[in-house]
Amino acid sequence: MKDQLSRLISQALDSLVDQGTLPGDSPRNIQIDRTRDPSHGDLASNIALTLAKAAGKNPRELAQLICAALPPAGFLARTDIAGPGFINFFLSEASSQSVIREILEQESAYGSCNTGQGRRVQVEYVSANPTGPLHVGHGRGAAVGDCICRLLEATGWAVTREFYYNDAGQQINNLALSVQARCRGMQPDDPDWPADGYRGDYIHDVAQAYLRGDRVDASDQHVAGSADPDRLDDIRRFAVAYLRREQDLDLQAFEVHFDNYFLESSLYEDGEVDATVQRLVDRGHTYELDGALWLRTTAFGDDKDRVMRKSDGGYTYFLPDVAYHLNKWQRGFERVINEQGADHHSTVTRVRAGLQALESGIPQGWPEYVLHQMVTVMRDGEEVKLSKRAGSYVTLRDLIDEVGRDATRYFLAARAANSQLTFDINLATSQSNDNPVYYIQYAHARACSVMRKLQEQGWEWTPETALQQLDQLVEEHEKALLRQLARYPEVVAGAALASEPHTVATYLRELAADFHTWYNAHKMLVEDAGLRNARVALCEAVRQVIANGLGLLGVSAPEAM
RNA sequence: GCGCCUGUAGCUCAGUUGGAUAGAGCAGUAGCCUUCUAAGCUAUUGGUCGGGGGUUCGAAUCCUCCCAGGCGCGCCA
Repeated sequence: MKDQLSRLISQALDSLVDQGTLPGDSPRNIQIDRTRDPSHGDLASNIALTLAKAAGKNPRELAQLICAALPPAGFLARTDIAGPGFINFFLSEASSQSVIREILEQESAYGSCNTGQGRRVQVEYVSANPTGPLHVGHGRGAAVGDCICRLLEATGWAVTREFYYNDAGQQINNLALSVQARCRGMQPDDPDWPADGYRGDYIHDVAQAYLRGDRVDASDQHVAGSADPDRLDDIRRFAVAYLRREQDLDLQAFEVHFDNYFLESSLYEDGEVDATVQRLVDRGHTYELDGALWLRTTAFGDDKDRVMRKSDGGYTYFLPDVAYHLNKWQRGFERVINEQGADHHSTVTRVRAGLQALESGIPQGWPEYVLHQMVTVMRDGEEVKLSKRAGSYVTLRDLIDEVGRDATRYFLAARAANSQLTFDINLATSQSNDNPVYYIQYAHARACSVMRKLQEQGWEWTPETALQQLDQLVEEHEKALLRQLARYPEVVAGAALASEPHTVATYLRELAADFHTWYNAHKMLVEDAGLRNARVALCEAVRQVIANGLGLLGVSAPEAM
């Protein structure tokens, strides 16, 4: 619709140029917005305001000329000039109503598009190290990352979901030592407890399972405990697999799935870390200082140079990060999006600088980053910090158990990633009008209920017939719904483009509100068959769009509540 | 001290990438169920958009300087 209108305006401008009213070289950025106020029509353009100066006319006068030059179009009922010089476009009723046909025909595909054209994008998210259960922050990353993937798929991208974790570093060593200490019956408060050991109760569970010789099947590995407390390497392997499986269960409960788990250790085993170092040295961007090998990242926008190889010969974490992203590039992903906690934002410049230093043709802004801010969990007006399981933070599983999957996902994805989030457990668990998740789901359930009632009454209803009777939809509430429904594809496209899933949540709230208002104001299952058919069609269209939108958020759309 | 992010109603947050009179939910107040699900609806109270300058037809949005909060600033990850 916007495209069609844009072409019309463009033609009008062409004829004004021919008449000499407009200079031919004037910039032409035709912007068309949905209006906020129905009295301003359906669509509006500020084109007369932006071109007024070039035309040497006042904006309202220019707007008049543009309107006069517009070719006739069936989908427009009329145009209007308002305010300082906006042109307001009123769609014909038939045009507004045609969105219902689109929705009923396209069903779950309504709102999707093919801007990605099957190009490959990789999204890396969660990427928690296997040293404990997933906490709320990981949950936010999981929710946001997963929604971004769904949005990309809906806009025609071929998405690979990847989880990266460190299975070999010092943290993992501390984990192994902690489990070993538990195997030997030690407690975190004992004097001999490992200095940087993990203190949570779950370490005890890992130790017990290891001593029993349990077999662990995680998504990407299978390990059996050897039950011998002296074999630290066995303990390490077992603990990693055990906690990976725990995280798998957390993610399963959250309905978040990955295509690929990438192990940091594989970068060493396959020689990719060494190869990366060598390449950076060959490119001449490194130097030795104080026995360490440095990369001159300041040449690529960093505020200080970074150590790659420490004076003790070991690599810093920075290097595998670069090697990993080179690996992603070599796998042929045109786009890579990393969803991370904002506490890691300092790696953004560093990784990009490292990739530029490779001189491998990687674009400057590659990869993209979506950073989410901290989550604070509140209950009864107080901050919740302790978890029974982990002892130090609120786990994702705690939250899902208490709040439920749908509400947890909704609350973690419904806010802009870039702002700090307060997760109110009382609000998320309230089964009342306070809770936006239920509010949206309830709209869907109500719509389903109408369809059930329709059948119970024995009334015939087919889309083919109903679509011929849409001119019955004349109420203001119905027009508002039609406007809202027509907006959905733009919401999806915008959310995907900006990697901002929360805008979908905001939209659904508004759509549900319009639906509830209509539901209360007008009865759908009326005696008049034509009116009834048309209203049921609208009801079904709303139901479909809510289902589609909730699908993008990974929230279920219940048929009854 | 430096860098990134944030600051919008009492609270939690939107604000369509510079547009028209800044919105929603909760909380508060007053109403609506013999009628398709009241997990709903209607009405109403509440704002110097942190503050000062600037850019222009037009600023919550862009620039600059302050103020406040969060997160980073290691030869840790």
